[in-house]
Amino acid sequence: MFSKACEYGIKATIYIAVKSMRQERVSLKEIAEEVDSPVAFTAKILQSLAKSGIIDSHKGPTGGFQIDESKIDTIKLHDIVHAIDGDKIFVGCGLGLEQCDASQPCPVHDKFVGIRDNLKIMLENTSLYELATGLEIGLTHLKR
Amino acid sequence: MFSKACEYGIKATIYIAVKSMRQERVSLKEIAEEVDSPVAFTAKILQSLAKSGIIDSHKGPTGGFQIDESKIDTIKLHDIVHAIDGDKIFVGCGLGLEQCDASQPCPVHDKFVGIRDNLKIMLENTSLYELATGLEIGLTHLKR
DNA sequence: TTTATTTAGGATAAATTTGTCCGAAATAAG
DNA sequence: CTTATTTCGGACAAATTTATCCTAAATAAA
Repeated sequence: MFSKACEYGIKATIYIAVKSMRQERVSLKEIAEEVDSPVAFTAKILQSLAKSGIIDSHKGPTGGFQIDESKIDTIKLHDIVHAIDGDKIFVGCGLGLEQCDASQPCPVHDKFVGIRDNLKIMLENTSLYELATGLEIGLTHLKR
Repeated sequence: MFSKACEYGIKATIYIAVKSMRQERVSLKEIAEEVDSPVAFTAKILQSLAKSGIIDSHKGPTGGFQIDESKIDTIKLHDIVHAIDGDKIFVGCGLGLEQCDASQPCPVHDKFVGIRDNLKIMLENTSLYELATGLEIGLTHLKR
């Protein structure tokens, strides 16, 4: 469903959010460890999340990644996925047709649109805040 | 959502079904043309659909592909997707964790499972028959 | 100012998916 | 039996995704 890049990106963002709620910055190294993702690849993903303004990055000693606390409950899963994978999972025909819409649908159009709308709604309604608190209170986990 | 292989496989199967309802066999060449898919790649996919028993293949002149008419409304979208992509889209954690279930969930577990169940139900309830008739009566299309 | 630390970013490599090519096997028809 | 047609299946190639490596740039602290 999600690309590996997205999986890592989501996990990393949630971890950064938890730390940010404690006013702490985290390094790439720590993130990759805690999230069980390849360091260098994670670096690329964090880079694009930083460019999208979802996370803040800072170089040098005491540097690392952090999320503006005020943003944590504004940021939705949708924003993270969109920053990493673009809109390709939200757009386009289920069977790859160039022209496919309600007036000229492919055989699975309606059913496919239904599922995808569900997904989109879910992503738009899931806040980073709820994901981060779930992790912090030990309800969910990011490894294994 | 679906792999390219799945997209081509679904389109091809629907096309074969329409022809089969008219007691006609179709060649790989015709299928690839009508479905707008790469011939050789489509051949591979039809091969695996044939091995799974979803379509019937026959070599030689007058050969080609056909679907047992009695099966057309038994075959579900789920069977086609499963024959081509296996169960990878139905199984596994949304964030790639090895151990992730209701008792030890990842942060997106519940939401992800919800969406995936929807998808699974849709695939299990969509028959090849309805997809093929939709195409035959001109309600849907397979190209462009 | 020097040094150590950390992210940025380009080049490259490995793995997977997508796609092509071609000879072999089956088979229908002359 | 021979020939033409069609799928089968293996090898190979291209494209994309995943992942690594290394140097540069920023920056905090000694």
